[in-house]
Amino acid sequence: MSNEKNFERLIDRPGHLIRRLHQVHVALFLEECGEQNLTPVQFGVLTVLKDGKERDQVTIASSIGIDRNTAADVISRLEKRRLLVRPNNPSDRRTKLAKITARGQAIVDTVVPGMIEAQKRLVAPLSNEEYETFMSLTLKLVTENDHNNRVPWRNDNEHP
Amino acid sequence: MSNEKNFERLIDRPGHLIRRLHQVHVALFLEECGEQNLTPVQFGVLTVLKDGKERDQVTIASSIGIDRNTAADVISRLEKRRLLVRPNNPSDRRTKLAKITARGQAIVDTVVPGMIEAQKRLVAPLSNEEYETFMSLTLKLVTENDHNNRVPWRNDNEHP
DNA sequence: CACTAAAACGTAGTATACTACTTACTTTTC
DNA sequence: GAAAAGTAAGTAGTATACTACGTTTTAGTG
Repeated sequence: MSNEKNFERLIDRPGHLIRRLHQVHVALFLEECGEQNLTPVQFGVLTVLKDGKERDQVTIASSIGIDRNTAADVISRLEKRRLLVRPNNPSDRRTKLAKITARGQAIVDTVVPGMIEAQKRLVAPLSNEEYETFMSLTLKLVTENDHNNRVPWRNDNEHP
Repeated sequence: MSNEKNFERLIDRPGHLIRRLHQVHVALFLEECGEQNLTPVQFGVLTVLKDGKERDQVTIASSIGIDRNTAADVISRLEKRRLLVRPNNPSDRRTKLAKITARGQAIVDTVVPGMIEAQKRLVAPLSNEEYETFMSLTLKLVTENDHNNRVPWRNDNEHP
């Protein structure tokens, strides 16, 4: 029947292809930006904070779509490297804020061109039309599957 | 210019969407198959070995596209759970083989329906036509970027 | 045949990405 | 205003996914 999808081989499985493509992107990002010793997720956190505003861990985590505990790890590493500071929040003492430093700002600016280059190389095999199609289908999958994710996207205050 | 891609926001970046989609798939797989305490990658290793043949770690790693060290970790965990055994290789004493056990065979059979369900749910938002397009574009990206990956696919003896 | 290069594995270290449990604090409800 | 419910962090533990380094064994070269 034409409706039956075939998941026999690994390359027939969307999950497998997506995992491999994710690996490719991480490899390209590190190749382009690895000199600054920044990973894609670390870059994501700094990008969220780039406007200089203070944010708590949950807000940061949901902005880039990682869970709270992962965010705590990443933020802790960035703090050690003095790319951000972690002031207390007097108006809600449960939370601990994060605020980018000048050093953090500087490293983001340095890395942006490499990040763009990594994205370009990742999708280089596609024509412009194919690229638009791919992005639109992938965005559809991500948004429609949002409820299946641990860190939903909805009500996203920001998407920097 | 129409040729310029826009990577301003996170949702405009293919790398970001792919990371999120990968998370969705892992979440769906664990939801469908988590009762057996099998992860997608563990399932991948067992699937490779399902025919009962012995394989060394490098062969297994390249079959599913993970690196050697990760494969060693995964195989070690599966050995602890007695889902595979690790005989020596008399004809090449550098290598250590892996061979699935009856227990391992059984768990693969149990998990297959859940794996299929996870794949189906992942791509459920797409029409059949969109699905074919998505798979074809993603496969193109993976294969054309193969050389950028730590574990190339080429000369793949098998793709179970 | 000795020497070198390459391959396979092991170990240690780091980063991402979760779960589960606990504590501190805030908000809601009665 | 006190108890209950909910939220934010912290800590510990596990799994994937790498790098880097060292060891053993095999394969290739002069």
